[in-house]
Amino acid sequence: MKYSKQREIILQIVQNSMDHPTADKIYEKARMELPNISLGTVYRNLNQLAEAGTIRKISTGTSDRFDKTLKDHCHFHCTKCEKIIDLPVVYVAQLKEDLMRKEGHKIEYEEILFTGICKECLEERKED
Amino acid sequence: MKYSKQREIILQIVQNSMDHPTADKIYEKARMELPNISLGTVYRNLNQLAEAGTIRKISTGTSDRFDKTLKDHCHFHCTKCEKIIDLPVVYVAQLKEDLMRKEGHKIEYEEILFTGICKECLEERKED
DNA sequence: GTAACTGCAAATCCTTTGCTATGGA
DNA sequence: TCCATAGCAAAGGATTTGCAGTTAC
Repeated sequence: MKYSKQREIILQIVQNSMDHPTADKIYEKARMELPNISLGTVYRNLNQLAEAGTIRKISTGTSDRFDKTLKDHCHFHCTKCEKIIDLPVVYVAQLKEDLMRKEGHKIEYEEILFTGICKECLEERKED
Repeated sequence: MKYSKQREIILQIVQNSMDHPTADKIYEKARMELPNISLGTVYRNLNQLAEAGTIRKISTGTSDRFDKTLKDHCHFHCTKCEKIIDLPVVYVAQLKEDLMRKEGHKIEYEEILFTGICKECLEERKED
């Protein structure tokens, strides 16, 4: 892969994001550094980086999100505040183990997404 | 919800499918019974049925799939033969339990998708 | 020099929506 | 009758692609 300033910035944005941004959010941020960057370039680079395994695509059903971490594949999506929380990897280890040992499949990729109301929103709701 | 022949057939198709079809595949099948049915109607009904909890939408990242079972939320997607296998619910129970008890979130929906090579494809590969 | 890259815009794909007509309760 | 639903077609949104110019190596 040949170097490009655009790809470097896109990668930086994903790596510095805590909030699993959409392609569009990444585009917005990238334009602050490179005002002429195009949305097509953002998509092309996100796909390249995801294919290379440097970043990761998460499908929530409503939109695609991008994630820096390759190790945290367990997410919780709060439908109230719309945030996506990384969940401890340790919780998923046993599940994965069972699927490989007991079912005999080879797992190359896991996408675990729980949806509901996060702890913080639940606490706010109590105050209502 | 008012009865309609279209919805009945769409529901039947999803319930009789073992392969978690896309909206388009469901449309194709529905046209065999009702040649004039429109794709819009298929989408509308699939969304209604999913919202009502009768069927379920699964996002694989490449496309949305529909699923009849409300209890089996754990899927394995084989990238070789492209099939989606339901996985035993029991495996996910502990994971869910941990997330609710230890993290304090309220889980309303879970989407668990493992991707890789299924047992059958692994066995075929050995014979190559 | 050349292959990979960019920006731009058009194309594509999937899904939703607006409209008028129809059909179930 | 009346409201939900249908079919059709157009709109919508997200993503991809074609092209001509540019840049890294």
